[in-house]
Amino acid sequence: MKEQAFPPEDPVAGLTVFLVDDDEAIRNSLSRALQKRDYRVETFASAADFLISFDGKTPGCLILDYGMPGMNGLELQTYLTSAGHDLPIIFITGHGGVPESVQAIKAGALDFLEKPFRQSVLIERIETAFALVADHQAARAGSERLRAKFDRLTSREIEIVRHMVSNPSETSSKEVGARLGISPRTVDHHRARILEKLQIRSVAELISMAQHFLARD
Amino acid sequence: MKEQAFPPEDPVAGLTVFLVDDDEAIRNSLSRALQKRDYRVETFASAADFLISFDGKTPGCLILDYGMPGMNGLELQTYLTSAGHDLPIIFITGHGGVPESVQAIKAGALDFLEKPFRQSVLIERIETAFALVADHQAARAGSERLRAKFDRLTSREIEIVRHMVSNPSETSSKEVGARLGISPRTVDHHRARILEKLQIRSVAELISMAQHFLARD
DNA sequence: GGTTACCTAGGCAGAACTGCCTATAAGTTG
DNA sequence: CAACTTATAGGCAGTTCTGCCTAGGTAACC
Repeated sequence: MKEQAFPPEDPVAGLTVFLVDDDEAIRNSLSRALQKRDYRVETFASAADFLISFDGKTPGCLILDYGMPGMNGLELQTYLTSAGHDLPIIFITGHGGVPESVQAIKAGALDFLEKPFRQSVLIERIETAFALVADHQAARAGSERLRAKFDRLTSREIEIVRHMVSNPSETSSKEVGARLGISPRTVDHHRARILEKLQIRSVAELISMAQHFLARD
Repeated sequence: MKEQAFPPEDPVAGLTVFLVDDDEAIRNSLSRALQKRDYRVETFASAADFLISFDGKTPGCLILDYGMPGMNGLELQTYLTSAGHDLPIIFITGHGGVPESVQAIKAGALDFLEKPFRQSVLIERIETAFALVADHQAARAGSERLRAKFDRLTSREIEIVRHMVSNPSETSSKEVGARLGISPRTVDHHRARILEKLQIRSVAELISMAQHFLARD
């Protein structure tokens, strides 16, 4: 393992390190150190400042001071989580203790570092976070493509898909037709349209691709 | 089962609290307090003692001292995890710090309590752990039933199931037969046996129930 | 040596699926 | 109003599935 300043795969890759800390000295020294390693860094003096600027879409990770006046790190984490963002969070803290760290990690934080910490450790965690983000993006891209196809289906077609996915033992036209009160022939017609729109060739394939995000209800 | 001073929802329900701590005073006071609340408690003075007695099947949770001579709490946790046990672990510690707690929680510990702690907090965590175990048992029971059915399939039948699950676009007898180098008619025969053994009626149902634990390879 | 299990494979008939066509009615949109 | 979409439904031919039957070869087990 050769640890270098410039890993072969560009570590930045469009990802941003958001740094939120009320201590200006820390902001300055950390952001300088990170920028020297070619990380794109944005700094904020408070959780509120961050929330004002953050668009929820920019991929990256959040280095977050736990103890800050106003909205503290935990509150920001809770808010971001409930808002559905998946920005990985690395806490840094001057006075946080065991209970705080436990709560933060349980809530999904990637790590909880006590100041002072070695920059190498922070860098390592940032890389972990970025790898995580890359995974999420890949997974999301896949499900977005799928979602786009499903969005082409009409409500009746979706109804039929739902029925087949949640009742895979009753997928024949006769059974589905009976359940929906329509002719089996009409179900044939809908099924053909569904397979055509989703670009698949069999009901088996439909079950396979649909049950992931139609599992609910 | 004798009638005792059980709370409305029996908190014990056959689950055991395993208590591992090298401090005898703690073992005694904690086990007494838990037994007074009708918990079934087993105490151990070391990780080694626990491992000798633990059969890996008794459901319950583990209250584990982090800093012990010999094998410490983290090592025991790592061992149990790698051995495939899902015993929830609640760490208690006299001297552990933030890094230790972070590592423990990341590794899946339910909580990390600093001594001294209030018994009410511990009780609460134990209840959380027991609820978790109950969930796991329910989930396991379901997948065990499924596994039992799949175990009745012959190797050739499993091969066909795997092919259909991982290639849901090629589930017709003709395609599967071509892929396996056998007659479509033979695939028909296997398919019928498969559906019969799994007590299902369609390939769609097969895909639906098989892709959960045949997803790999 | 007989029994059992498994893999192989075919015949045949009825059911279901598939792809092509048409067609009506309702609702939306330009 | 015309055009379009959606849901409905049928005809027809070819393919596939399904359930019933038979049957040969191989391997394991008693």
